[in-house]
Amino acid sequence: MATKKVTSLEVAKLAGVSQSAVSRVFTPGASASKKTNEKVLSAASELGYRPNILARSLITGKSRIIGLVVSHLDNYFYPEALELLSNALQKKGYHVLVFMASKTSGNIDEVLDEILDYQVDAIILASVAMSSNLATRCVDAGVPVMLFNRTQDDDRFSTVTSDNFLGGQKVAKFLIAGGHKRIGYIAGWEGASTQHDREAGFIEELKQHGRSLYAREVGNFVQDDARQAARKMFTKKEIPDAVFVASDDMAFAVMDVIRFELGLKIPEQVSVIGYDDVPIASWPAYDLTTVRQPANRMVAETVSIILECIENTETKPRRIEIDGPLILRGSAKISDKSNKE
Amino acid sequence: MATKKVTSLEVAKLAGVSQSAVSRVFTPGASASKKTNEKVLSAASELGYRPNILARSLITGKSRIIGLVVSHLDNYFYPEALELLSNALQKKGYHVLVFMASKTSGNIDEVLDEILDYQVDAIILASVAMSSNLATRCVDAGVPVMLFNRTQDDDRFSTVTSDNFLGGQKVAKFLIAGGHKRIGYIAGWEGASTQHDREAGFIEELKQHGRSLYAREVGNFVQDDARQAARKMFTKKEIPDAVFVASDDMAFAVMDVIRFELGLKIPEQVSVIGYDDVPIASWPAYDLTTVRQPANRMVAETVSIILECIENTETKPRRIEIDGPLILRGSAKISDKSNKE
DNA sequence: TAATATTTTGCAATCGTATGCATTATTAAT
DNA sequence: ATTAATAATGCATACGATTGCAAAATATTA
Repeated sequence: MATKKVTSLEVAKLAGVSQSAVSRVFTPGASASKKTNEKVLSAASELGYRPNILARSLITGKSRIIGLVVSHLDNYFYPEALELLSNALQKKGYHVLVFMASKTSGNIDEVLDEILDYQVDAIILASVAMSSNLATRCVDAGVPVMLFNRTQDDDRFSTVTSDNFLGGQKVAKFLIAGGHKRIGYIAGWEGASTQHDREAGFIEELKQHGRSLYAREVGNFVQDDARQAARKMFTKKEIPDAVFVASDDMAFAVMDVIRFELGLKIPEQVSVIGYDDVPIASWPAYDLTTVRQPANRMVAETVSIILECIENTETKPRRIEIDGPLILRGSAKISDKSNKE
Repeated sequence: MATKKVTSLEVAKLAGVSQSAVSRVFTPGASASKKTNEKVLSAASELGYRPNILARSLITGKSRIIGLVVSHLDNYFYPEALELLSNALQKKGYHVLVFMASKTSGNIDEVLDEILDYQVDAIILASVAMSSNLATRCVDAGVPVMLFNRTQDDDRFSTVTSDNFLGGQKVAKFLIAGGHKRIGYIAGWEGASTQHDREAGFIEELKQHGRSLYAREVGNFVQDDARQAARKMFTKKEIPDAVFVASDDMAFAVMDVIRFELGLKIPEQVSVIGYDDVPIASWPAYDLTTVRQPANRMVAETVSIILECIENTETKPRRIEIDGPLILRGSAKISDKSNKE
């Protein structure tokens, strides 16, 4: 009934050794004889002893906690990433402390203070940016920061993204090959590097073929805004025959408007392409052609970099861009051989 | 460059007071004069001092960390719940440490040890069960445990669910009123209380009307299994004209099979009803009639109970069931007045 | 077997903060 | 102005572990 916290001292008494001996048995890499090992372990399991991570952290300066800041769990790319991330870190003996960044106020200042209070070993910002001021605070505190699925003009932290520029190019190439004449783009939030790079690659490739955007709206990576954008874009006299939407999440909303509000056929009248390849994209109701963000590889890189930074504080920040394939499905017309542009 | 950890002692020196004074300024409810307060706060902000939560926890025995065990982040009900939960706890000064329970092995034993190592103030199990043995360990350790969206035959922990039995009843009532003759059910994982209660309510209400299940398959709360179940159920000679699927997530998969593989019309030939009311259910491509699980109220209850348990260790476990409405959309035929059964 | 090298072990200090207790400064009451 | 009550402060200890250091135990070598 009463709260029992078993301490190393109690184990030591029962095992007939010193408290340090107990500690050493539970500290990988410390020296302890076979005999003590046995005595301590049996005493520990008898009492149900497990070392107190918090007390350990106080000494070692390592909490084995990674702070993760997320804002858009409603975009299905992030739960997936969170799951992978948490699993991968768990395997390495770390755990994820979650902080929600309020979507409205982009400032994560308060949240960041809270994170640092927990003495986290590192911070991962998932699709969240950080003021230069805050970055300095983290660097001063010796806490490595990683950006996941976002870059920023600050070379003090590592970033992992998909190759957004290349992804944009692939989409443009594919749409042009499909014989589309009037190509539109629905942008994400314009403060996001992912949005910026996807669009830049897209436009660049169009330009290479002597083409340019026929229409452009902004959806802010938010479904409601995307719906509005689609309504604007597709109620003009001459509507686009293809649209690249900066995220799958928005693309679903756009498809819904196109099909169910406006009664247009996809892909016969309009081709739609998304970005992310979240699971829903493969559901037959959407069957969305999209650029895959390889979440597993992105997470693997993130974990490997972050552990390296923790182990070796002198590690230089890195910027990783992972190539992802264009996944061909039914929401966009496929290149017709006779039709070469 | 070097890792600087500013301690209360340094602040004390700069402010010209004792270390205890600094501590008191940062401890709500402790006494400190106006003068010291000012001196300390200004010194603290000059040095960028913030109290070390871990050190504090060591003394107070409270870590302000809540351990959350999740397994199904791919079911979109959980990211939503996680977001709400994290936000609500954040407001109260707590944070969520995430542990993924491997979906394959139902045993969360190892995970639980890790949780306890972090000296969490409480544990929330989201749709995860716990062996009686483990429960005892938690009780012994004085850590309150809550089940979210699951109940269990163990009165040592509180549970919060929607009223699954009533929900099942509502669905049956509605389908019967809609004039359906052959009613099927696709079950979730049979070890889950939610599955069990939904089905029990459903069957009970059918019985009240002198009816029984026309067909039944098991989907295990997994989309692939649900697809298989749907294929079996709807390739018989005489197929059901209505099916209740134990979760939205499975319902989407079932709808896809019904419409795109088998070419049947929803709701003309088959009515489909789900459970959860995740955001996708309202997307026009699915437009799913479903029972809403009021995530916000469920989370609010969870947080309030858990905080109460932390404050007052004598708090008795409670079992909350929250009623959720049946949300009428287009995937199921609506009662036709002329047609009374 | 004796001398040396190596491994184990316990002691004691430490991490950064909270808090009971005794003391002093402040305020209120007479 | 004097005394009594209250508030503020500092001292010292505790929380539960890790770890450098020196002593003791064990293993190695000649």
